[in-house]
Amino acid sequence: MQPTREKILDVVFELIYIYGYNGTSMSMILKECGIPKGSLYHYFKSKKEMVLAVIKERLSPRMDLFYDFANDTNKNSIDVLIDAIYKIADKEQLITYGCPLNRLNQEMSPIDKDFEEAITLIYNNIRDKIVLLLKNDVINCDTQAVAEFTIASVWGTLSLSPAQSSKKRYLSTISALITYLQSLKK
Amino acid sequence: MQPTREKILDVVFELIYIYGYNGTSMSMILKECGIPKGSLYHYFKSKKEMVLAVIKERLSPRMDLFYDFANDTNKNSIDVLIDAIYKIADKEQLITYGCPLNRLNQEMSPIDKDFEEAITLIYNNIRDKIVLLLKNDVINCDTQAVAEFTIASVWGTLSLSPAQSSKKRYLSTISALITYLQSLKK
DNA sequence: TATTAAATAGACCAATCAGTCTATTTGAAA
DNA sequence: TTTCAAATAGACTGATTGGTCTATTTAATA
Repeated sequence: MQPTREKILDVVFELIYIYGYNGTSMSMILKECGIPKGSLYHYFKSKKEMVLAVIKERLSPRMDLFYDFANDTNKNSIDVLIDAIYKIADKEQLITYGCPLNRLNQEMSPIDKDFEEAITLIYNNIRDKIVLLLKNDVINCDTQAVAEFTIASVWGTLSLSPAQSSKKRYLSTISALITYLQSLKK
Repeated sequence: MQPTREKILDVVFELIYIYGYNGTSMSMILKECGIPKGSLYHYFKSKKEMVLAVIKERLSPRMDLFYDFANDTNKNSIDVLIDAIYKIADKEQLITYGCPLNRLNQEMSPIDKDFEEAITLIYNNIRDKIVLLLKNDVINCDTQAVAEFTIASVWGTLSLSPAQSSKKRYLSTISALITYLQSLKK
């Protein structure tokens, strides 16, 4: 059986992904975990500390998954980036609910410095990875701005009305980004 | 003095813009308005109905403001669109907190059909305006996808870590979009 | 001036919130 | 087998939640 603390982190990640921080109550978490209150507060001193742990131990690794570029030196790095953007289309949860980091960022960063710091750390990490990836294979341009724009447009696309969201729609919207990125090839 | 109902709509718009739906309590609203509970519930039967009214009567007109393109027939419509994107840079609140429609969308659409509908309506409106604008002056391409991508990348850019957000950063990130849009000119 | 509905006022409600506290159980080390 | 900290268990707390209810005031109309 999964250790209690790990179970809590998994459940909290999923719940705040869908319902947000303020939309997720401790009682929802306890019910979903099937544990008593004493257990939860044995591992985490408060709701905030718990969610900050979720950011570091669940959200951060999951974001790495999407932006951990295979260092295939044979392939043009622009194509590597484009592959990563295409791969997102197959993650149903991302298509339906958007980027979990972006969602939490919009809800919490404007009202809590600790959340902002933790989230910005992950964001900077992703951006720097893209900058590093692009470095060699790109025409002379502001690679940091390009990386930033790439992230912004992917997350922005994922955030558009869930009602109409689908893999097909993601791909057609994001094709403009692909065209743009292709134009940056050396 | 401003009529009570209008005052409530103004206050609620500002509060949920910053704190979100679940982060804004009725008591916060009453305190900020300086009115008793009886007055508020005289005009709105519930929190949800009140915020749906805010979407229709405050959020919707405000979004129109940003995407109401001057129909200057002398100007290339791509340039009209680019002007609108540049104009956003001067709205401090947008730079700091991001797009209010996008924020509310991410918080509420996945968990409430009524919010999703109301928000999607506004979104479709903006998209259609851009499609209509582009129609004539653009090379042969999927204008709906281009419109969608434009909105997604602007809102995505506005949502990036408030800690580092500034007019300068917005402009450097969005410059990639401008380059792309320029390339669509006939 | 009398009537009446709209608007204001705020006490009150049950439910839920995050969090505390004490008691018990578990399991590994001595 | 004894010891003892880690973990589980859940009753309980004060504050706050969204919402109801009755009473009073206001202002327009008859």
